Amino acid sequence: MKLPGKTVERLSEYRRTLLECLTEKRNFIFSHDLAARLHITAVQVRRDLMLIGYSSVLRKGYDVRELIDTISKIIDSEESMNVAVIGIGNLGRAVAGYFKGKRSKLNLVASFDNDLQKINKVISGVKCYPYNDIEHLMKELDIRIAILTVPPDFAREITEELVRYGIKGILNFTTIPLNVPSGIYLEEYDMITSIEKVAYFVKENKI
Amino acid sequence: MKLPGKTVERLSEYRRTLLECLTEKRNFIFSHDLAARLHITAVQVRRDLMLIGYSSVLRKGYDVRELIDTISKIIDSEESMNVAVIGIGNLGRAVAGYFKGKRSKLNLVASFDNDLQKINKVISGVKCYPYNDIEHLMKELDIRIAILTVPPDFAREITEELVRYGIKGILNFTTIPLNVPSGIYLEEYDMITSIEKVAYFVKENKI
DNA sequence: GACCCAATGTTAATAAAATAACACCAATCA
DNA sequence: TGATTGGTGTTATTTTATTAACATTGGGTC
Repeated sequence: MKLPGKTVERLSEYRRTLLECLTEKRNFIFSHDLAARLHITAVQVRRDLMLIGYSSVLRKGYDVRELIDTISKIIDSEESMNVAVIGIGNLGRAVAGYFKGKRSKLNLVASFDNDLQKINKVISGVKCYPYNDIEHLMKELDIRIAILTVPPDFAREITEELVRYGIKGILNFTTIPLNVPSGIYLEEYDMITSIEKVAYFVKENKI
Repeated sequence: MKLPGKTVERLSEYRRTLLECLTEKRNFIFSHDLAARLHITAVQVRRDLMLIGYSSVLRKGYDVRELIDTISKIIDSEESMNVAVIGIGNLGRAVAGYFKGKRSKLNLVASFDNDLQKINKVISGVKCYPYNDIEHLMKELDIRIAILTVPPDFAREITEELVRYGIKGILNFTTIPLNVPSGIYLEEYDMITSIEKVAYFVKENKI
């Protein structure tokens, strides 16, 4: 089953919203309630759920627990997947923080940096290793996904290294656009672009 | 002129790439060169430039300096626009760092937090104020754009406050989806979603 | 049990984004 | 000078994403 990227993104959001519902003791939820919490339309929710083949039996809305399980079966891998943060500066620490205390199929197993102050310390819940260790730790720790939060000047060379040692997916938060061989999934996000986009539309609203 | 969101995003990227060209003393660039640096197609570049009404006179490619100016006229506002970072934890500091040393039409003029250790200190190049000061500083410093990097539990109430005191645009980095009145531009980015998306497509590539 | 009703699942229509197709133009060179 | 080439600007097509339309279903009500 090949889902559209946007649907996958929303599934991630659905699941987290549904988990909130559970803590609120809500065991059933209507499509329009779920939609309202995410500020999207009910049609979109139902369409996404159609794509993953989920349908509610009851007319009391969706069974929250069941839907969480269904979504998890789709977007999680069976065995858990290991992740590393490359560059444990402010941004790296922020990202690492998201993993703390969460039990999920994604495990943050290492961070890398070349700052001697950081190496061999546990930072934001994860041990920091020098860049030189990438080669053997990639295999040893079975790292599949790298989150790139290094200074721009390092981005290219460290990516080459990650690729060489068999990384499967990269989430690039640096401002440097990367190029990876096909077969490796690359997702890029550029904060400066987002900020400038907001500024543009603020300006346009004015006029 | 109302440009598509995606085009605006790329214009921001074009400009930064072009600025790099200048430092490399490249004064002219072909659409396919610019495209290659960003890993998109030349057609897309030309189409975007068509939308902003730019055309090269020469057949030596685009005049880098001229194109930078043209893009700037489109995406920058005439007077500079003031920005505040709300919540100066790891993520807030990372975002603040992007503004340091850059001269642009966007000025980071304040950060806000309620940690006594941070208040009245200069952090990542910007002074930190308590949340209580939002009311009067919004006007005093003419803050138009807020970058939201607070812990999730604060997101809703602080947003209400920002809206009440006249914010024009919000870039929301928290995991809480926000709802703002029309007329205020809202851009949301959820890191967890991105990470889970990468994991999904890595898994799918495998199968 | 007959009739609503509210919510669902799905198909159809629309909008947005990316890609392809192509005519044009200035420099180049036989 | 007149074909050729390489790059451009624009229109047309395709693909992707969102929204609308609507028939269907089971549960509640009288």
